[in-house]
Amino acid sequence: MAAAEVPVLSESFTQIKEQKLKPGDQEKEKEESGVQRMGAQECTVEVEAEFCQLLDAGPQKDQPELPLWVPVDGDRQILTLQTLHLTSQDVHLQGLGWLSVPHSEGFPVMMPQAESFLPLSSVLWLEQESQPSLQHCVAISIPEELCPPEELERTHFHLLWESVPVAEEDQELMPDLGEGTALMKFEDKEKDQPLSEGGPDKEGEERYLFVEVAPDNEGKDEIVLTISHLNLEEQQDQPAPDQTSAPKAAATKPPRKAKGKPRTFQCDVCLFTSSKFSTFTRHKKIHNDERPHLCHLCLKAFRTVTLLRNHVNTHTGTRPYKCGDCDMAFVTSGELVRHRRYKHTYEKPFKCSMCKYASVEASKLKRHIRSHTGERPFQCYQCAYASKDTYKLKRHMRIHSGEKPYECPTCHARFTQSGTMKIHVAQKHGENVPKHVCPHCATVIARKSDLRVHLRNLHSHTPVEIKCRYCPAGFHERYALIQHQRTHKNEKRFKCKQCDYACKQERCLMAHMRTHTGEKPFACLDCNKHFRQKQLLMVHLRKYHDPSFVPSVHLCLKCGKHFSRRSNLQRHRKKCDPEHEKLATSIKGGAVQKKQTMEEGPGSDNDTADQESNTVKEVQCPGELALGHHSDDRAGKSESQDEGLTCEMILNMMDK
DNA sequence: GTCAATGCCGCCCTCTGCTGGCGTGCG
DNA sequence: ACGCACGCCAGCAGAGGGCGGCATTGAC
Ligand SMILES: [Zn+2]
Ligand SMILES: [Zn+2]
Ligand SMILES: [Zn+2]
Ligand SMILES: [Zn+2]
Ligand SMILES: [Zn+2]
Repeated sequence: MAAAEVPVLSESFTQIKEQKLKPGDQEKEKEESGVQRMGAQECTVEVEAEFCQLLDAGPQKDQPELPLWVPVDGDRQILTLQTLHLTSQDVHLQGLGWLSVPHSEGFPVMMPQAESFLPLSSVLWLEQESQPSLQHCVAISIPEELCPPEELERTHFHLLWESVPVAEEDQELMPDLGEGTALMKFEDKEKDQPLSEGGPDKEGEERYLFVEVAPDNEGKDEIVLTISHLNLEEQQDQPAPDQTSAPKAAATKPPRKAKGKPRTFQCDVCLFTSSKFSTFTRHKKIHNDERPHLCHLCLKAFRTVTLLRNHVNTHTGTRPYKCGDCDMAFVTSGELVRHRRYKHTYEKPFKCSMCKYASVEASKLKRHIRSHTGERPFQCYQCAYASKDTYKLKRHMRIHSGEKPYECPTCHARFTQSGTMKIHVAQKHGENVPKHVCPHCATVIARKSDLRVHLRNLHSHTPVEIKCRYCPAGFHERYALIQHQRTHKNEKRFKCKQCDYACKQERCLMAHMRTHTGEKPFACLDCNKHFRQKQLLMVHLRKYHDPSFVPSVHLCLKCGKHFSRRSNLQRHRKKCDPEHEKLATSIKGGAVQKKQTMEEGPGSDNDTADQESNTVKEVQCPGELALGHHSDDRAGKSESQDEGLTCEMILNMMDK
């Protein structure tokens, strides 16, 4: 019922009709009409009847969008009649008796046979305002409860002409129809019909208003039946109309106005209805597959020349509709309109009822609505995922196919999504990539989403206070806690109760306590020497019981003196070569030796740990050389004693 | 018949944001 | 040595913008 759904305000409707009644319009329309071109096979007549008074019937409902009864002024109403176009074939086959019109259950359009015509039918003479001399005979049948015959006496009709193209099949049948005979015959028949004769029209069913017209001096007569569907019951479920425009009319003729689904041609295949026969016939073509217009470039077929032309334009790049505000151009006007809404006017006619969202296109609103409803119509056939739109499903399918359409132009890494590659390119190969700085701790994080994670992990408020591991302090933010705990880092929190010794690690205190107890639990099985710490035993074993052991030598390049410990070399260089003293560092042995060094872990003070893990090539000080396995020969008798090493030093040694 | 309006489907893009594996530094 | 924390990173989904193309319909 597409046509019936289109709202038509009564005012505008009236205006349109009145415009058509202007003198001269009819002549003009006739000249341009298919009637003349096609030989008057059929035409359309729309009739507006102005009733001085209409009878009351039915409930009070106004129907401005379906203007069967359109208030004009005072009591006057415009009755819009429907037109029925008869092809010559119809007339021929039906013998001007039964006129079978496509219909459906909901809205039957059936013309009663002439013999069984309505008992109340009347004959009216129509007079055109522009051409008062022309009169047309009208056979009109209206149920008495709607309009008694005496009322019809006061009825005045206006004729509106409309051109209608004649279908090809009608042209072919043209010779079968005697020129003008059918019209006259029918008219005569109607005229001869006694009013009292035979009307099996059932009360409460559809009523029809028949209008038959013999056109003027054109000489090309058409058979025209104009019918009006006046079924009251059918109109009762119409929506409440806007009464403001015609309160008086509504009061005077509530029933008819309330029930005004006036003029419709209904498709027997679908629900389409139209008030115009030409539209109706055009619509009927969508139900057959006839596509006579072929694209010579791709052989695609189209129903109309216009569609073909638009299509060919897509091949040729012809874009007749150019945007006035930018360089874009389009094949169709609709594309241009849409573009302008997106880019220039920002008009968004489709508003979401649940939020502020508005869109240029209806489909976008439809898609948006799914974010409210959660509807996911697009199901992946390989897993449980379902998406809200087709694109997401298509994108999702890449994880099943393994497709990675996007390749980094620099390193040729491949990605499933363009955005992922874009991030990759920016972060890996880009310059001056903006970083994200945490506002709370100044941590610099490459990705915004990772900053969000950072904020969540470190700076979110924790309802439960978190206690410091080392002191009674408590915090509601993890970052504050961590920062606080770091203040304990260099504290020598573990203090010996028997002396002044203090250290950072509990295990060091344990080792220290043995100096008080005299306990030496680690014994060398070869020489029966005992050590307080395990690591000291290990150093001893390497140095004195490992035949492959080669001690590292720290060489002063200035004087040639060598040392087994770097600290001793550094002390020496302070006197021997004070200018380069600060540059002092050490060098380890060759590649093989270095490997051993790494595995065994030379160990040292914290400040030298980094250097000691370096390779031979990483000579940082030109003034010294270290040879052999160990940068530090801590077990060397000549320069140190086991007990001279701090606990931390030894631990570091072992860590390495 | 043409044209504009409208609707619909499709395609592709961007921006956004979350997730979980990974590498690495640190305690 | 080892576990953990955390930034880095790719993967992947959500939401929306914009255009291409075609079909239908009402108006002229
Ligand atoms: Zn083509
Ligand atoms: Zn533009
Ligand atoms: Zn919304
Ligand atoms: Zn899937
Ligand atoms: Zn890359």
